[in-house]
Amino acid sequence: MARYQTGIRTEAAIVDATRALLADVGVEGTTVKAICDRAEVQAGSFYNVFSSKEQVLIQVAREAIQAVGPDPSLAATETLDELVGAYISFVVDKSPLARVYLQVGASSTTDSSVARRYLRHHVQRAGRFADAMRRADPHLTVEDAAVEAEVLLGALDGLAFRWLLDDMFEFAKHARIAAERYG
Amino acid sequence: MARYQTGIRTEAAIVDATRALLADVGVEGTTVKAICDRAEVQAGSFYNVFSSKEQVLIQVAREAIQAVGPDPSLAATETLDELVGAYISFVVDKSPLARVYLQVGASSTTDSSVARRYLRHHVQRAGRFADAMRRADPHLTVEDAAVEAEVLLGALDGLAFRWLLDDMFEFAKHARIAAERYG
DNA sequence: TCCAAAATGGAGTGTATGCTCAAAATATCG
DNA sequence: CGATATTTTGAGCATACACTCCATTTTGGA
Repeated sequence: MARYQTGIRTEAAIVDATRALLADVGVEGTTVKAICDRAEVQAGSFYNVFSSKEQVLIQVAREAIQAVGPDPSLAATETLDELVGAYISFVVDKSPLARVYLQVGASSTTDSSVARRYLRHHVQRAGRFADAMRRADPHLTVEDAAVEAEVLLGALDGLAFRWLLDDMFEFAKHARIAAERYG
Repeated sequence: MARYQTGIRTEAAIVDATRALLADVGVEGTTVKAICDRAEVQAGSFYNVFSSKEQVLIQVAREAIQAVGPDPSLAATETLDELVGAYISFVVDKSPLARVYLQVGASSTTDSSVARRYLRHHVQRAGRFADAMRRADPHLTVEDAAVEAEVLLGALDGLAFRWLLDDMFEFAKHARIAAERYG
């Protein structure tokens, strides 16, 4: 089962191609053939590495969901500003991954396994926002902080979707204002 | 060219089936066969009414985009509360259409014709929000109102996406809290 | 250098999809 | 009712899709 270097490079090329395609043309246009063409690989090689198309899609989606949150080890002390800043830099600096993140979230039907994973991750993230809010204002109740966190995260997600429709939209500027209003 | 009643009923059945399918299983699962099965119609009838699958999809998407905004004739006097209330009742009372609206917005690639229509409509809607904000607070500059409107609309859209992932999410409650900051 | 394991190329398979067509059925109206 | 326009049927077509197979080539440790 010891893998060769060439196989590992091929796997990386396939994942890269899949991520780029998802960002460029969405789930609809991301076919196995398109992935293989972009990765400069034949179908046989694809299925030597991945057992199905769904596996790559899941891997890229997982990667995107992971990347949206800042380092979990900081969770106990991070400020709201840092959390918002992390989201902004996710969108600005890793836009392909951000596009995948948003498309996956929206295209998943309510009860798919991807939707559940997505939701679970969202709830964790909302918890980190709520914690940061309570550190800034200890008078805030747990329940109120939870609601405020959902509203702020909703605003950030919504503004990111807005950016998805229009590259020119100034996401960072609006996100910071949202953080001021809902912080 | 005068159409028969049966044909008109068939068209309505196809549109209804398409809307329901988009809400239930997303764009991916909405095939011509699935639409025909649900509408209890054969493929030939489908293509007697619509020239392609894309045409129904566009028609339903257009219907959803139209339905999200309240009556345009009120635009000159409506309040922010009324605009927010209209969005809430759109999501709560017309959830299939709301699901379609959100999925279409997210799944459209940046440069498709659907994305352009969607964006154009969003900009109009943001304009109505901004106008209502300036009526409530005449000191607000046009530029500031535009930014504030984008932030509020972003929050509402983001919260609607949250609801898309999880039926149990209390959209109305969170939406009203998001709007309070601008009361 | 040799060799077994791993990776690759690429033709090929089955299936689902969007769509067509001509004949048959049905609606509308004088 | 008869004539004409519209709609329906359902088999069937071409294509694109995800995926398989296996002979061939490449890899990397002994």
